[in-house]
Amino acid sequence: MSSSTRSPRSRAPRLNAMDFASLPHRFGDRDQIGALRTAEELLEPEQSGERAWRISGRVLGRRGQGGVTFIDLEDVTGRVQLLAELERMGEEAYEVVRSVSIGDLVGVQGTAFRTRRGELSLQVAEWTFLAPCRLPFPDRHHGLQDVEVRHRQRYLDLMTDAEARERFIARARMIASIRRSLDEADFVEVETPVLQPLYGGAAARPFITHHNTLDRDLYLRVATELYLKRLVVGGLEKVYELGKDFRNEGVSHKHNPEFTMLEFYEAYADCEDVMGRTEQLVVAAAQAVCGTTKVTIKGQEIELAGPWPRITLGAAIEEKTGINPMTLGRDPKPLEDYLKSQGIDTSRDKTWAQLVDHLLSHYVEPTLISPTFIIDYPVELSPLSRRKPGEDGVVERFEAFCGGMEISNGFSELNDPDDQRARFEEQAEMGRAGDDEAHPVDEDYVTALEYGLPPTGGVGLGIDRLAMLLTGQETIREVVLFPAMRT
RNA sequence: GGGCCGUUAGCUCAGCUGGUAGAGCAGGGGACUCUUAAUCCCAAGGUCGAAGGUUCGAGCCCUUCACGGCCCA
Repeated sequence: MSSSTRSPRSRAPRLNAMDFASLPHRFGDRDQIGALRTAEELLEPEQSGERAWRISGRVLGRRGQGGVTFIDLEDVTGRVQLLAELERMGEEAYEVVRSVSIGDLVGVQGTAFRTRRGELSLQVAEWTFLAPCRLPFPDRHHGLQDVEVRHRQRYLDLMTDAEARERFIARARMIASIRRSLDEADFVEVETPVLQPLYGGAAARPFITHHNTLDRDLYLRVATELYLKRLVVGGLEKVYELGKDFRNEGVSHKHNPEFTMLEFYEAYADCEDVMGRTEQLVVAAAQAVCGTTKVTIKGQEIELAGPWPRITLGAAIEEKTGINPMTLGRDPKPLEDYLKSQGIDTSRDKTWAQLVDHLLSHYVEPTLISPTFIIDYPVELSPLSRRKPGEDGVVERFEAFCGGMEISNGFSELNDPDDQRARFEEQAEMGRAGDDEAHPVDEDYVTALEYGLPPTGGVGLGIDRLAMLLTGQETIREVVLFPAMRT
């Protein structure tokens, strides 16, 4: 990385001599700049407001004109110009204000005033220096262009780019909306272990860590699924968890090794029910963040309001490749031949299921820009899903795709302990065949099923990816505050 | 993991065919009583990502490495 802030050149002597202990510890009774702007909007040029305002924030601009100095002050709600006048303040106070540096944090009291040129301003009556900015500030006009610095020193990005701030505030509103939707539907929010003796609930490689006192390795969870369903067995009936999962895999525009996932489980419901609830959650979140259900992704305006079209996995792959893997038995040969004929490396696809997954992610996923449910997955790809009656080898499962990404995955939960044990064994076999994302056997989970899991529907929803959709971003790093970087 | 591109002042960027480093902004000093990227004057600011190599001479050419970006897997 560039040695951006490593060798600060000294700034004004006043800053080097500054005694932090003498600076105020608080600046109370603050007004928000946004509120000031709204309340004083109707002021005419050269007219003063009635009330005193008390605002604070960061200095982002300064224009001097002899006996008048203009300063741009910004807080999280907005920006306003400060007007300091030698004639009104006296020389001593005026010089203090005039010596402020870009980046400094200050508190100001005064009345609103609209300048001759029509700019709403705060006429400075009292000035409190709160904290210095000791390092040179990023370029005011171009902003911070270096993507690496924006991510490693996100505070600089947030300081200089109001859009970046708004994006993360939008993400927070989205998450609040999701919680509100589930809470209003009588779901219980729970917290399950991040450190797990055995990982499960998703096809993924885990991070491994070590507990010193217990002297044993533990896994960081790849999903919350198996714990949440244990809670449904316990009678909590409708549960959800919103938190970080960890997958020891590559980093890309849609993958961060730690990411935020929502999972919810609803007893006495099935795949159909949770598909509907997924649509509703997304629509409510879009309304909360954007005020509309139309968003623009990759230059296309898309409609998020349901019902989302549904297409079976076999038909979706057939539409793009001419091959329907679900009608060819479980023969990997035609799938492998097709991929190879297209010049695609299949050396890491050890099993029929991996080949199907490869076809889906390569030919289907990138084309699904508007929200779409892919349904009717093969049982080999779905070790925790309930079988679909009347269709051999197929389960009641969906994945929702949008913006060319998987955003959600849900199903009718498998509650037959014997079948579950057999699926785990089959996964173990696939693991031995070279699938390093295969599930490990979780006997304790099977035991929970032996006590009786009601018919249940459940869903995982990728929060970062939904945030990408609702904020119009094409990389996950722009919706994660501190994305994974090489150190 | 592979391919391509990038890394020069605190920030944003120039830098020709190889001849020893430039601007704007920020920061420092000064002028200026309604500015909006204010303007004007002065001074200061560099291990050119790192290490090797070629050369009389390397920011520039070659090799390796680090970090980042984009694409592919």
